[in-house]
Amino acid sequence: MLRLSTKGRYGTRVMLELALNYGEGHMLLKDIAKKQDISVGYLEQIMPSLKAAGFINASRGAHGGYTLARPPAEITLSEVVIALEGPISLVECIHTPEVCDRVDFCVTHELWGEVSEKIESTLRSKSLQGLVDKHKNKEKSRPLMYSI
Amino acid sequence: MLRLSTKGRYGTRVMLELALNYGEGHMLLKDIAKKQDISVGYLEQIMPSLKAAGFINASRGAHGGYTLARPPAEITLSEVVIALEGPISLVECIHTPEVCDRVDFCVTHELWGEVSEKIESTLRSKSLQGLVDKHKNKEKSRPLMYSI
DNA sequence: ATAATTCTTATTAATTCTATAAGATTAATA
DNA sequence: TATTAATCTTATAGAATTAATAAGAATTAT
Repeated sequence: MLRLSTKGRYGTRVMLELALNYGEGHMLLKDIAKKQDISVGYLEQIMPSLKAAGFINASRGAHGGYTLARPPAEITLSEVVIALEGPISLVECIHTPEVCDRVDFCVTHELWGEVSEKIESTLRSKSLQGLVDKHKNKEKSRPLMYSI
Repeated sequence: MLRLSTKGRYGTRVMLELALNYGEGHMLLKDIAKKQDISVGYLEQIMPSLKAAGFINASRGAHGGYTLARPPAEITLSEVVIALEGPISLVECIHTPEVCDRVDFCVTHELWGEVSEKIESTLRSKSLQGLVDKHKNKEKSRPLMYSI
């Protein structure tokens, strides 16, 4: 059905939350989970992918937590999605051509490859900072929501 | 994992096969299945979607079979994918915003919406005839394969 | 030591995907 | 009209994936 999994969705939201907090110290997973309304336990399973990709620093123990390892402007959303979901390919045969005999003469193989590349380039043109900016703009434009 | 399902993949290949045969009468599902190396039984489950979308004409009974209902140049690949896989949306909240409370202020919602639209516009810019042309070019450039 | 936190692993329930199978329906033709 | 060839419909089931919970291990500040 061409859907992003929760890993990709939740993980991106974690990255956004950390980016919003960039430069302001550690953030607890508990707080990230609360802000984004996701269970802590489930996020615990997602964090290793973000850490392995070098996006976040974790410190364990009391007063621990997570910080973004790089400035949000230097993290593209294609990197984030790939770290969470693996290589962007609408069909397996793009990154693993040996799964299908037809690859050499199959024009749909090419087609899905082109679309996959388009998805990746679209995400590559957007940075985490872009998300942060949009988020802050949104907040600005609905300041009364909180005071009702 | 952001993968197209077999329904989308196989269905597109069925459309390609019918497009290659366009103007030359009926094609049996059995033959489509053989050419594309897909089980007939499974294709039988996919054909109704193509028929419901008005892409194909089916005639039942002896001497029956399928034909393309419109010229391949007039069928875009976004139409085909949507007929097979449903609306192109990387996340459910795009076409069904009520599944998530956060839609109004969630910037990842916007992000996935933009990427989904990019996928759709990429597919909209390609026609079934384009696939046919590429297929024929490929065949031309490897004529010796068959004579070995 | 204790408390607070991340890290690791196992388990499970639900869902979706893929495929097979069996028979119903339709239409051409001998 | 009987037969054959084809699409159409529905049920079933196995496999894979997804999503989530849970429990405890490891680490670190105080």
